Amino acid sequence: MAKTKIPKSEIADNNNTSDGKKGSKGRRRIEIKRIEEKNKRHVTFSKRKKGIFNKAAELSVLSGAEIATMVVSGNGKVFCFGTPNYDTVINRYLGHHTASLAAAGQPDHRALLHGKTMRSSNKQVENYVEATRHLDAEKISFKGEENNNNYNYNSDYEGREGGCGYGWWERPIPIGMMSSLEELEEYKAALYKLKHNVEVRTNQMIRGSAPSNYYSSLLVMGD
Amino acid sequence: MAKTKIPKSEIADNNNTSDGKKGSKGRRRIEIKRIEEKNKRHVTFSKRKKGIFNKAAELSVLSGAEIATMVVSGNGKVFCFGTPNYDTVINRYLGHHTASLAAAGQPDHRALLHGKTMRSSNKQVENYVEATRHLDAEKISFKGEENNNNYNYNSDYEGREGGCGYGWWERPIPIGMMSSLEELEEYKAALYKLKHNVEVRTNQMIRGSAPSNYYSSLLVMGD
DNA sequence: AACGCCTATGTATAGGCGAC
DNA sequence: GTCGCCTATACATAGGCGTT
Repeated sequence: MAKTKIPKSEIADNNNTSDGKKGSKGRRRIEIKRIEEKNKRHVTFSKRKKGIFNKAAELSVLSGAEIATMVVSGNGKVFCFGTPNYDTVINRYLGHHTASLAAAGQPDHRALLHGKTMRSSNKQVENYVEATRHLDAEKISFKGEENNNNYNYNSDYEGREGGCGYGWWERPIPIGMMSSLEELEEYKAALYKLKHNVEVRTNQMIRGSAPSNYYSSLLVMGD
Repeated sequence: MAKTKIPKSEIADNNNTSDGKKGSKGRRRIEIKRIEEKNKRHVTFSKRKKGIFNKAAELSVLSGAEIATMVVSGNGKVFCFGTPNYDTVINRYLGHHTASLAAAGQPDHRALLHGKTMRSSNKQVENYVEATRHLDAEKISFKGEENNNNYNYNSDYEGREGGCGYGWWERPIPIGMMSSLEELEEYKAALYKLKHNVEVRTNQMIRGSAPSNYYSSLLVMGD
């Protein structure tokens, strides 16, 4: 009775329960199968990807765990997210392999991991919109920044909405890896989230306070 | 009004609202900051990790995307999950790097990726407890299998609870990578989830039907 | 300590719409 | 066609408890 699956929409009937309600308002149950409608599939992809990244960020902060997530869209776009950064976690994985497998074959791609890892820059956390969750009643939006299609993970970035500046404190994936702006936006959103979480952690509960400059000591690069 | 954060518990007050209610029943809001209580932290870690893996599996099925997730607990345990399998996705990541970075340094760990990838076996989906979500009102449990501490991803496995047999159709991570049973259980749970999703996809809506043998054509190994 | 299970409830998100 | 935003609701999970 608790997990009451099969909520109120039995998945099949759309909105002809003849109850005259709004019909298709509010979340509806969906089957976990490939969404054939391309448009809907993309929307779902974006939404859920963001959700997963957020979850990952939360898990990291809550349990102090490291996490790396990579998503390759059906279109081939690559999205990565990780804490303290993607490469660090991946390397740990490889390290384990080293211990157990020692060596295999395929000389290709060998040190690419490291090459990339070394490339990450250890940016510090700067001032940030203190919201996203606790104060999102204010509907903070990152719209402003996302229109800038000349991202560079190495340079700080000043937001122009919400009255706060933003800045990257790490640079997980080289720009070359990103296929389009979409992924940058998503990735960025996830980082914002994580950044926020880090701040909250560092500054217990400053809800409602004006956003000031916080420096993260949690997310030190594996570099 | 929609995203109404700050639900009803303002995060700080535990359960002394003096309303004489149950007090600490039901989900409570938590701050996204490191959970200091070790026990609670671990519980949260497990729950959320499972949640993320499930989300990842769903995203994969819904959008046809590939996803790889790796979590390293504070204790150093490594948990991996991915579709069609962890390595395949990781390799794609490396492939991109190859294109942009070409080569770097560090001759170590080089082909471990590939060595592992090639090792994956393309197991087919076997009969499976048709539940986990649609029918979990029945409280299907995988307890039986998880007690077997002699896992081998290359061999099929017969469940002894729920009256259905289980089998791995892929072998993402060598046993050596797993630090303990816990992660195997988690990993397994996630695969079950994914497996289920695949089945649902293959067989539109067989909710309530008796679990039969389904073969997944969706998750072909990148091998 | 780790896992399953429960309940109440916070949160993610499907469907729909409008703007870019 | 992409993205943001909205609402209603499905789903995930915090806190508790009992087992193993």
